Amino acid sequence: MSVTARGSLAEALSLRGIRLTRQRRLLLEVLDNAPGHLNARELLQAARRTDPTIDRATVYRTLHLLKTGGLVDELDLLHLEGEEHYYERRRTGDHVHLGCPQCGTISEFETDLVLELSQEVARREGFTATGIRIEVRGICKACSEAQVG
Amino acid sequence: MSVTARGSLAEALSLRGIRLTRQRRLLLEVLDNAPGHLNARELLQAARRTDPTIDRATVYRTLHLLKTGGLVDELDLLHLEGEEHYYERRRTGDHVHLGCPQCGTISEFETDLVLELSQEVARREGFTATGIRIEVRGICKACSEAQVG
DNA sequence: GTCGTGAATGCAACTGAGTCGCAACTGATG
DNA sequence: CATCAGTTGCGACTCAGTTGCATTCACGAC
Ligand SMILES: [Mn+2]
Ligand SMILES: [Mn+2]
Ligand SMILES: [Zn+2]
Ligand SMILES: [Zn+2]
Repeated sequence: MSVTARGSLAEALSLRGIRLTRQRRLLLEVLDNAPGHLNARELLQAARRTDPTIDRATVYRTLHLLKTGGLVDELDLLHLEGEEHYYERRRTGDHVHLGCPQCGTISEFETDLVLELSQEVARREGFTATGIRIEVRGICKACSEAQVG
Repeated sequence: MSVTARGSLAEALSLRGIRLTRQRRLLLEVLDNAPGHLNARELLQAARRTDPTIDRATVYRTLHLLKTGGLVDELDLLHLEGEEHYYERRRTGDHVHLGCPQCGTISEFETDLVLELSQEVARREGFTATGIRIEVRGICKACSEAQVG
């Protein structure tokens, strides 16, 4: 489980003089092994199952660090429910999030259009993208079939 | 100033049995005439210059209404600063927001790729998009030119 | 190993965005 | 006008996220 990720993490952080603490390792491990997208509260709860002393403030401080360092992406999944943000490990391939307000499901979608967009932004605007967030709201397949069916 | 918008607003709302109150008209007018993107606090402040009695709760309730009704889009502009959300009147052409953390500037970018994306999502996933939010973080032209100089 | 030091953590108090229940008010309809 | 459901202002509340500070700890130097 995520040994490589842990390796790259140590690299990525220690190079910048950022310490790899027990808590940071734990939080990234939780994010790696999480089935879906976690918000800060859920991340804290999950981490506390391993280390009951870890604090809310540490979670927020670590998330900030990981966001800035490009290791984690922050999403709001269109705030389909609540105002919290959600977090996921940054992967190699960018992806789009599809949210269906009707059933509350979030699904993921990969497409070359994400890359195309960052290229077009660079070409036409001179803007060098470092991160892209695409979130689509709409009616998912299951919901639209259930409605007409 | 936004007479047509007001007309279409009355249509759009009264059809659904939603009353066009003094406060709602005012809030939409402020959004229409705002130079950039406003968060809820700024929207309240601006509205109070015309109607000092308007309340925070009304702003939030109205924003919720307008979001649900598709008249206003909620953005978080990658939370470059703060956790608030920002609001803008929905226009005909979808557009992308480009945010530069270095100088804090938000710019807008129009491209057919937005439409292409919603089509691809429909074709490959059976997902009917009702709204798309694309936010790109990166280094703007001015900042990258200033850096290399 | 152990030591020293600056960085990170836990804690508790705080901030402020957003929500809610309720009494007073008002826009639409006839 | 008169009616009345929908809407507003208000004040109290919730709770995500932040901050200051004393304590602890990661990690490089020895
Ligand atoms: Mn995802
Ligand atoms: Mn957000
Ligand atoms: Zn659905
Ligand atoms: Zn810039």
